[in-house]
Amino acid sequence: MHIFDSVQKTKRLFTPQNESKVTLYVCGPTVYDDAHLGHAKSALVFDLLVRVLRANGYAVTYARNITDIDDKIIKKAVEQNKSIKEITEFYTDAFHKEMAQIGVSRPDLEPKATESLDAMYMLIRKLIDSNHAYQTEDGDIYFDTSSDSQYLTLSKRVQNEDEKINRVENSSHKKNSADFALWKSVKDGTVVFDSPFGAGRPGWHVECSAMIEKHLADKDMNFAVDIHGGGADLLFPHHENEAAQTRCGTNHALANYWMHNGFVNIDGEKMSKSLGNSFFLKDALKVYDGEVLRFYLLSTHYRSNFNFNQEDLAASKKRLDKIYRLKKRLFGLAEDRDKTLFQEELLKALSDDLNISNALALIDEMVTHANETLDTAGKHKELKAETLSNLAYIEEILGFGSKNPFEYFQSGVDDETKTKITELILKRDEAKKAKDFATSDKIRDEILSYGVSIMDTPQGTFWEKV
RNA sequence: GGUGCCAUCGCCAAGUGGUAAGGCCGCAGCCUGCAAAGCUGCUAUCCCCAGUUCAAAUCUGGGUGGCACCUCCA
Repeated sequence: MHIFDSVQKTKRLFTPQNESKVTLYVCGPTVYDDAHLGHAKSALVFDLLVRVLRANGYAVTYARNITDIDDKIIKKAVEQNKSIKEITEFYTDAFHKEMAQIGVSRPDLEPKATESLDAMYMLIRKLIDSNHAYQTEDGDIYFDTSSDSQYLTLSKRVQNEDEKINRVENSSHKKNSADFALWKSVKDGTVVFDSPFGAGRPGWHVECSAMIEKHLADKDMNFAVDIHGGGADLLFPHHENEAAQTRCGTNHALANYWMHNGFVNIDGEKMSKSLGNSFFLKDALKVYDGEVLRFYLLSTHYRSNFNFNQEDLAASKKRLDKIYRLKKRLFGLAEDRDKTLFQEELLKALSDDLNISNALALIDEMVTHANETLDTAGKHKELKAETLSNLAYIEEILGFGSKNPFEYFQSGVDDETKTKITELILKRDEAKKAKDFATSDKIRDEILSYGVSIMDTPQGTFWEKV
């Protein structure tokens, strides 16, 4: 397996620290609002990574945190006159439900910031004791970036002199402009935790370092985790700061491999909270099938920026439809359990830094070949069993094709309409039998008016929602 | 301003030195009562210029054009 390391900026052979065991940590959502397409993309990318790692025989422990302590959460709670817990539980629950709809499996561990405060206190204490952090007179605790000779080596940023001056003016209590808060003392009485350093709340960056140390890290290893992932925007400052804290506060570096997924743009525009053009997953799910969204969002390489638009989504749907039509063609038959050459090639493609384009090309070719053979006369018992095994493998490793193929094509159609369509198809079949094509075509037009298309096959007439 | 990334058919998108995968759209055909679905065939020399090399979409230099991060963000 090869992984592009976004810190070393090169594709590296993946070798876990601990033989066949792999630890993966991904920065999860801050639960103060609905998940947008970017959250979906990130969750999908790492869901795929875990599936591919497991298919390669690794025992993976995958952790994705829930940030449930944050100023924006508190702001929302105050605005809506609700408790913090009500807000975070509502959005955490929504996040889980929406992720399930796009086929994202739950991580093995889902640590919450509120459940990891002890680990944060411990890490902050270590950083203070080792002179990597200091407390100001108003109670804030900052990480002293000048104490870490390796600071900025992760993002390879060069500090700008003008920026330095501006920031120091804004926050005169900091020793260095780049110093970031580990602990914010809070005086407004809203939400505070009683820490050994006084009342306040933890800084964002310290949450992840502490959670990794508490829930995932192997203390004896050179790296806390094998792989650390997240959105491309997190490289700086979030991951830079996380790495600094872990490096200075523990006996190991944070991660051996870093993976950052590209962004989702909407019709060429960046989607961001400040621009207010977020496309929420829940809204997309009202219009599009979850699995189509999964296929579409995964259809472009994870590191590329992704431009969401309806035309490309429609093309993805057609591509996924072909998988389901083949599945429909073989419905109810028994599969073969032997691993096929196709499966080996598919895994090989995905093991090359998740080369999804090559993987999809292999799938298209497999589907076409299977259809071609099935079109010709003969029973092809072996091919059918093998193809079903291939489809099952695609489902396992990519999460495509998990539904009943008939339901997939008819989702969103109510029972009353379904009954009506079935009746019309029967009527049309009778007209066809009697060679009354004028009537049968008229009935077909009526069926089409329900927004479905029909197809005559040797097994009978089937219909699909358009 | 600093740092970094990218530029391949109408659209999406692989390919990082050996002579351009795949999908969508389009055209022609097979199949079909006609369709739909499925299948077959056809459709690019890789932003521009210069260089390195027996050989470059792939490497180097210079342009041009996009984009990202530097501020909460996946």
